[in-house]
Amino acid sequence: MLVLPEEWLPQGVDDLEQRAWEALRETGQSVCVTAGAGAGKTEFLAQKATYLLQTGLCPQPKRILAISFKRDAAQNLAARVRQRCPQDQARRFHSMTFDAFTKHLLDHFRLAVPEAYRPPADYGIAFPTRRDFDAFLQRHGRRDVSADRFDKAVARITLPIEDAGLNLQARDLVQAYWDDQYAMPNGALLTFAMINRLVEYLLRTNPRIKRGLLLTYPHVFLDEFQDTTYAQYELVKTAFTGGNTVFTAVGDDKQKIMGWAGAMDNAFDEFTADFNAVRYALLCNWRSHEALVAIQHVIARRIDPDVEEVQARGQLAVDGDTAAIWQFQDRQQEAAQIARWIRAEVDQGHVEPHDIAILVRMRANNVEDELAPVLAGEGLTLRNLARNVGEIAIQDLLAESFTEVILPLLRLGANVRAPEAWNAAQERFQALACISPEDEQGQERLQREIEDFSRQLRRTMNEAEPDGALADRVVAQALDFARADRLRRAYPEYQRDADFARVREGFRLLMRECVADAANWTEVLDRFEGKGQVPLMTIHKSKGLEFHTMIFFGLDDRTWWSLDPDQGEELNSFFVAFTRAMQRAFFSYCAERGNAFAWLEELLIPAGVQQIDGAEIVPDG
DNA sequence: TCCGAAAACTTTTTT
DNA sequence: AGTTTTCGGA
Repeated sequence: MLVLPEEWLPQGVDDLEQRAWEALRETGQSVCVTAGAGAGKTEFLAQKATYLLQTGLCPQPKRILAISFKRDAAQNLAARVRQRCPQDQARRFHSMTFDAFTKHLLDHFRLAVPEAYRPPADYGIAFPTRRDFDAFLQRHGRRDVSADRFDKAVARITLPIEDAGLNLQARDLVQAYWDDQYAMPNGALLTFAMINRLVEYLLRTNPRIKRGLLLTYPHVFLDEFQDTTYAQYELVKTAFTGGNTVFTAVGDDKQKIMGWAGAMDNAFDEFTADFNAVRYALLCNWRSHEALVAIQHVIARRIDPDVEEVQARGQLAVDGDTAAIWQFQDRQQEAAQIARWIRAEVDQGHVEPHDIAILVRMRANNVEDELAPVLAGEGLTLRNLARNVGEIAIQDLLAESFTEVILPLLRLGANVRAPEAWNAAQERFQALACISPEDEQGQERLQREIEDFSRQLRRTMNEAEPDGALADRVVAQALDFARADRLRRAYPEYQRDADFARVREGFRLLMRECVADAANWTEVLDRFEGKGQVPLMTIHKSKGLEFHTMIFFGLDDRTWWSLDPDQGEELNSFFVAFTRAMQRAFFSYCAERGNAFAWLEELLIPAGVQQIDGAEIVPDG
């Protein structure tokens, strides 16, 4: 059933702000939407997709392509559209990462790649480290070339290499790299940078494939557009210029903190010019309350003097300071007082430990070593999301497909009544066993199997108090039920032994950690997921997240060594950190670690951020 | 193997 | 800018 465009209403939210409505209804021309912190960027894209699908403005069999950078962003967007649209419409919303998009194209049209560059069907994916580049350059006697620069050069090459306009020496080196990757001992290994270049070449030399792409996707969404790299943008241009594709590019230049990794300098300006896009700036901040938004505006204006004032839509829900700089005498006092402050907040029932995030600019592992023991002294657990368990970061492990399959099973073993785990398990295994939603018999059989298994698992879990050895058995039992071979067939990222082993081992190690002194299995699993723990992460990792209270640890000029508020991305980093906070943002600083940097006084203090003696943040008791 | 100097590194995603 | 890793000479 289609809805008339003028009768369509946003779903699942009360209303959209006026600017969002305008940008949503603009479906005949590309739009560039500046969505600042808390503006509801993902929600806007989900609503626009819903609008296009439900009104038939994107009619069957046409599709919408949504490109994100991170998997969780792509999944999150897809899930929101699935919630709002009937299945046949939601299926026409293709939300994926940039790399997934290019790899799909390459795999589908591999035979159309010019022969000299055509990879074999069974190519693997390489994630080269700096060391790999060093080794390559050494092998080819080019230690004068820096790995970093070579990496960037390969990522920006235009194929074929001989026409790329490189000098002879550079051309030979790039050619050698390309040849090496195709002739690896265990078969060709392509990087995503290479896949990007191959697909750009493919589309440039095959107008029919490009035409097919244009016909399939009249609407393309680009999420976090400020982080687009030059190579990615070039691919977008090759793929979609000359057609009638209508783009919706969303992002915020003030949150551009990936320039050092190759993000474009002014993606929005180039995009506006190349695709004749109309610009919109969303003006609401649904995350933070008025006092925080006012301070955010002062920082924002320093980044971009022309920035419009944002309207705060978050409600103030705490007493006392909402933004402050905490000054401490030394590191010891700093750690101790922060720990005591969090303890007091939790005890007073204001927040849960996982509502208070500790953000750092870099070296989260070092800060963990410094803070974790002090927090532990107050009975608090610090969760450093960047820390590795085995060879995988906790944050990545929690987002793995492996975890999404195994964890609900363990929940069912730990707790008979776990409706969420039931749904999750049912959904995951339905996909794993290829049971269609219409196959009622299959569904029932699956449900019985899961019930039987959870009963068995519960028996194992009840054999003894949770401990390391039992945790190993429990995980192994769940994996047995899921069947490792089936799991690896269903998820291509687990094709290689090493990749699967890394995730499985990481899962096992984190379980063993969480088992220590746990009263029961529910507690073990809560810990596994970080419930009741204070999260610690870098600003970069915090992007896109929000927390009731944000404590930025280490506001000093040694941490911010490259800080120059009028250029570069340091101020953007600062802005990103500040805008994570829904209710309160605090910055800690102690003279022992370094001096407070100069613009603190000329920027933050006039903006209304108070300086408070760290000794006074917690009453003596 | 040890020492001091020099260079590298800090912030990250991706099937 | 501070810290860690690598390198070259003994």
